[in-house]
Amino acid sequence: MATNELAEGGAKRMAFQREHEHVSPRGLFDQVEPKGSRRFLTAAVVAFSGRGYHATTTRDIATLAGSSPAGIYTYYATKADLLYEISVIAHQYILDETIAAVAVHEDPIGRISEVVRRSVTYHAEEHVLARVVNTDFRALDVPRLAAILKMRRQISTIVRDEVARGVELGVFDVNHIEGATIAILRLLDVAPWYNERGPMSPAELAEVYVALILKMVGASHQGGDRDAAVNG
Amino acid sequence: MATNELAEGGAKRMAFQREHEHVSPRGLFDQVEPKGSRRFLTAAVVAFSGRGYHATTTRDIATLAGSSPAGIYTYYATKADLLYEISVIAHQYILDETIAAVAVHEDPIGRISEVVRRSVTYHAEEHVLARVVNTDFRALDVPRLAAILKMRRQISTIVRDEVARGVELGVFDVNHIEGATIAILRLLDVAPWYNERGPMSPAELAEVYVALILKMVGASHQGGDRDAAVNG
DNA sequence: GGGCTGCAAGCAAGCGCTTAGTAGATGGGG
DNA sequence: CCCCATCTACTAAGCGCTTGCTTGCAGCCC
Repeated sequence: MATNELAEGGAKRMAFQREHEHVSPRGLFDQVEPKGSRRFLTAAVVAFSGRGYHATTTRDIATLAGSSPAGIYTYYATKADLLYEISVIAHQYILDETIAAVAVHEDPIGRISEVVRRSVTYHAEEHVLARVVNTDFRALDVPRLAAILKMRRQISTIVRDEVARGVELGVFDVNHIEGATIAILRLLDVAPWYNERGPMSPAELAEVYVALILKMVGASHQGGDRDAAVNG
Repeated sequence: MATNELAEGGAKRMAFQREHEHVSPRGLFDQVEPKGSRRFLTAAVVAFSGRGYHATTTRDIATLAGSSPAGIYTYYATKADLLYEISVIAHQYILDETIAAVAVHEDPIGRISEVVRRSVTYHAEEHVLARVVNTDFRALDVPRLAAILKMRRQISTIVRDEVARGVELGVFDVNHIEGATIAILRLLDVAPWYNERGPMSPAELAEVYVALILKMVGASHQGGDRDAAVNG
């Protein structure tokens, strides 16, 4: 069986490739060059997401990518390199999204709403990827972990600053800024439980979470329709 | 070095034992019999909590417990057995706590407050243990995973019923019961980030979270002891 | 002195990764 | 237009090591 599979390697590989080509609905890996490495990167995302970094073998990844166990090492020196490249791409993306979100509006309610909307939509749409980068980053070695933690701290800082700003402007009612910030950040990651076959689309879920978090920070949902408070 | 360590096994073991004797501040493993197995159970909690189930070797656990690699197998047939016993004990405890919490009060605000208070306090005090059972339970095989998931579903159901009850009685203001339930459940697990050397005690954190979640479900903070001016 | 408890030693399997080598595309010289 | 050197992408084979777990035996407490 193994011999047959490998004999028709070309067709097999394409079939595998097609399978996890759409791992990232937003195409976060589309720019990765060379194309060969993209194959292993998306295969690694699928494997890590399903069983976790440590439980995933390099052979699992190679099989998903439709190559022999050694194929990985044409593009990546270690299994950890795969995890690191995945982590950097995903964290850079959500950091950019968060930075962009706070630039859309001037008022605190609009800003925090936009941060929540974008982040929840991302975590739901990209839940396969997000499960990897929000769980397995602890497996990285110290210098690489530091680089990822730095990006995570930047996101935390943006959210904390927005909460503080809303409080200063008298728009939010929060007793404990740090507590509220951590609560918000924790809520944004819906990836661990989100199911794309469930009742809520990412966009619907995002609106539910915008409402919940606005109430949590004591910002009243102004007006009958949700866009009234957001459009500036 | 390794030789010396093993030569003075007795004293070393007691030192190790003392180290992770207080892994569980609430003494969740105090009733485990025989005592020998308790040693390995608490050692496994420390090891799993620090590096995760798959990254922890049986030798790590044995070393922490102050025994040879084979020592574990006097009490446990497999590494997974350790994880399973840990998971059952912890889940049974927090399930009992949650059942007890909703029995304290009659009014929805009092009930949900008590659930949040007990759960957050538990997750903060027992953050080493909670980190294991809320992350690594996915590593269990299907039948054991099913047993754990059943207990987790029971907790979810209690919280969902409390949210629904509060809405029915007109005390809570929630647009989406399922969304609010998942949000609450996610907030309760503070273990991944809680640091006992941080500024907040478990009890203080619990009160912050009670306030946040009450606002999230649209229940006003009744009583004037904290901050009567929640509704600005 | 019999039953636990625990250890030293080690096994089979599986791990991440390396090596030597090749099929197939590429492209410049004759 | 063909030949062949070159290069890239890939594989078969397997190395050295670690893993979870087993075995056979020894101390020790009742």
